[in-house]
Amino acid sequence: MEKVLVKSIFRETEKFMGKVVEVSGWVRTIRASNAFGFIELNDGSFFKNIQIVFESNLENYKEIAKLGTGSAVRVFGKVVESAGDKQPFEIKAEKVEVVGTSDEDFPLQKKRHTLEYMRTIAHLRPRANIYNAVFRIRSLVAFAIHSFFQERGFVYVHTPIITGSDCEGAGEMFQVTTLDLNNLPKKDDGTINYGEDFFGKATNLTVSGQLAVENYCAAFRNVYTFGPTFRAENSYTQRHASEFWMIEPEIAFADLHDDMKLAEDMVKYIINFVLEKAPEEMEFFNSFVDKTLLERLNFIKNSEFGKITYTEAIELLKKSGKQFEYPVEWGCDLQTEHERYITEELLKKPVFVIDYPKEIKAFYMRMNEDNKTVAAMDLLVPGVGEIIGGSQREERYDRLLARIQELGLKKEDYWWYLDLRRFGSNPHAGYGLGFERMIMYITGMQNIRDVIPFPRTPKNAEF
RNA sequence: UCCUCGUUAGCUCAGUCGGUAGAGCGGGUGGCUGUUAACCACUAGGUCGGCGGUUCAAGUCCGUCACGAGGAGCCA
Repeated sequence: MEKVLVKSIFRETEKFMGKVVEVSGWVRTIRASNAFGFIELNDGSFFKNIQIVFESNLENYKEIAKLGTGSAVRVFGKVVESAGDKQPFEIKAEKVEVVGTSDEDFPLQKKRHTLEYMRTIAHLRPRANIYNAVFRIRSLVAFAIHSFFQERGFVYVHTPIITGSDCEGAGEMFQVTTLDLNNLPKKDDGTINYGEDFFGKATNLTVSGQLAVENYCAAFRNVYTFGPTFRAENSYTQRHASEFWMIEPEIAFADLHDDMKLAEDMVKYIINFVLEKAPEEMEFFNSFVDKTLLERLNFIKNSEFGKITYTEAIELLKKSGKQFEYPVEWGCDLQTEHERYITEELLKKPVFVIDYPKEIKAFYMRMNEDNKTVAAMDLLVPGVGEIIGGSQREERYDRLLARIQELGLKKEDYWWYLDLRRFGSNPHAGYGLGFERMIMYITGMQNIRDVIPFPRTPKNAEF
């Protein structure tokens, strides 16, 4: 008897037709009369369920008919054509072994639940169709990203999770300490003596691997990081989480346009990859989450992303005649409402906005010739907003140092970053892709909490 | 952190003008020879988020706290 995965039966139906097989999985639903019944079984290998027909001649018929949703069973039976029209084939059971029953209070029912409720049962929600699809896509996108960069010779660098530099400047940080919080060692001036802490200094969880990965860029030319990132912001929105994953490529001897080319190629690669590897899941999202999803993704595959400068964006917003809550003026940061208008109404596709005023961007971004703007780029996409933020880095030692001092940062904190500009400095660029935001964009899911297995947000670290 | 809206059965929700609790699904029991969120009958199930106040009377009005959702800011 052959132990087979449901995915194989769906993909190579002819091979199994008429054969007796063994399948095992979890009961999604059971419908039974006193003479026969149907089990919809999901074995985890495939998005779709396989229908099991079982008849009252089985010695444990009553036991099977009473099984609750979620039960684990092993089925031995023949693959046959189905008499019903909702599925092309089914398994006629010769034996159904109950492996693990499911208590009657199994929370997932044969009905629609709200996503909010599902978040309260995060340990069980992957067994629901929508989450099953989301997390298979998540796995595929992660693989697609590695595949994209590895095919192009990029080296995967593991930048540290615990960082000793408190100067990454990308947001509020989570402190990492082994000090006894009820009895903190103090210095003479009353401040905490971090010399006694585990690392002998104050440390935090990383908010970005970029500064670290730039060093490896200067050795391997093209590199990327892909790992968890932590931000201790009190953000209560659909697209912010305290723990999320980020991909940060960095390329040497490259400018902002090379950077954008890479980002665009990567996004298209990921879309192609997912459409090819998970058609059933994508079809499901298109039917139940966002009716325009496939149309949109297919359009993007074959179209060029938009590209406008910050200055042009400001002019377009001013000319739009739209009444924005925040008035538009050159020098102001683009608000969410502005970004949405640009990508969702004006261009209706992904768009790079480049060359932002230096005042609203980070110190390490390369100064343009106008001395007013920096070579930065944000990729905005409809529905999600900013999905990528990147820049060409300031490779000129004097200019970088001047920026650090202008902003009142301490030169000593950046000694190793500055060293890069002393030993073989070269024009280089990179960006950060929000992994979960990419998943949201590809699936149409609207809340970041629904694309992370166990999401961490302020006041929520259950599970 | 700020603004808005929520919290009623296991789940999704209704509950009028303040008068003492309802439905569907799910669970249980029984029926049904091809179901597709199966169907039919019966049945159990409630500290109406917590605390305080107004009132003869509060799920309903007021205050407050907790939690959730949406928006803003921060960003990916």
